[in-house]
Amino acid sequence: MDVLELESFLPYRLYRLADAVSREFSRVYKDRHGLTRPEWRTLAGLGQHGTMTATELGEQSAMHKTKVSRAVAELERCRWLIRTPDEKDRRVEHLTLTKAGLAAYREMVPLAKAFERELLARLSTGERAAIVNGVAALEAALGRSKKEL
Amino acid sequence: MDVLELESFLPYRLYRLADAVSREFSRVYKDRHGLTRPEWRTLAGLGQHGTMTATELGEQSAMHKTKVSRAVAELERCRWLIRTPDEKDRRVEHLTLTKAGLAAYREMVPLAKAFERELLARLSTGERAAIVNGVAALEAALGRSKKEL
DNA sequence: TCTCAATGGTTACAAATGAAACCAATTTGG
DNA sequence: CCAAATTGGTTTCATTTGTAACCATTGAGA
Repeated sequence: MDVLELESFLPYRLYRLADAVSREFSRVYKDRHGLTRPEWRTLAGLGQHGTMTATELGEQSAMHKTKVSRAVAELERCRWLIRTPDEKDRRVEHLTLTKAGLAAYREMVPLAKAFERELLARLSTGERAAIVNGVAALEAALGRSKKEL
Repeated sequence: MDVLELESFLPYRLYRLADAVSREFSRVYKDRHGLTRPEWRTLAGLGQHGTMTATELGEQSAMHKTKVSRAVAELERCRWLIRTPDEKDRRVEHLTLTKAGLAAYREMVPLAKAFERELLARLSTGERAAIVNGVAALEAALGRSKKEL
């Protein structure tokens, strides 16, 4: 009989791995500042780029627009970002971190980098290359097939 | 200023990749039979092992016990599995697929395998090895650090 | 110019999820 | 032998999520 071994099935392994890593990493932003993942990504996007619109945020961090909308609303509520309406197109809002938001971002960046570094430190040089290149290759493959639509 | 490039940040990349793959794959079980991911994993576990308890299912497929509980309840409702109480320990129930459940499983296994095959077919030989070995290495690393607790 | 489609973003609603409390049965240790 | 801790599994409740509908604004074509 034809059987599927779940433990070796790539989609499952990938998901479980990402979930475990993400769960561990969430301590950096959740325990420390009570952020959700969408909120953390929003913070990260704005910290990295300075000013972005909600749509750009969604594209950069692969979030559904409702997630972005809610994350932005929450960060605005706790005064970590402000919105400024676009002059030309009144549908658009430009989002920028406040001092407080930027401070939080600056505090988290080293923690994030340390997390990644320590994660990769558990691997050999070859294994590090494998995971990084493997992920890049799959990303590229998915990107390609998306364009074919 | 210290900046984090989200696009290169491994936890983010991993999560986004797994999410994309999982979303695509979900068509196999969602569109076809209206299953949720926990239901699919339950089906896959039972199809693979014949008979399992809810706890075993949770361990094998990395699901929280409430997910298992609900998935099992749903599969039972649509008569894809049956529970048989354990003789020695009356807390335990042994779960087994019915004919209908097994039929659905048999139908999905080739589709799942085809999905994985086609996904990997978009990569070169070296890239395939990289992703598989890289994932295995990270899994092992996480497994190790879990034991150290 | 006027209509209709598209776009930026929010909201309403239903479904999925996680944490914690819970129940029942079992094991442990005194 | 019995109280307390543990275990298998379910349920409740609050939170998160996705889908789809929605509002306002802009763009494109007749």
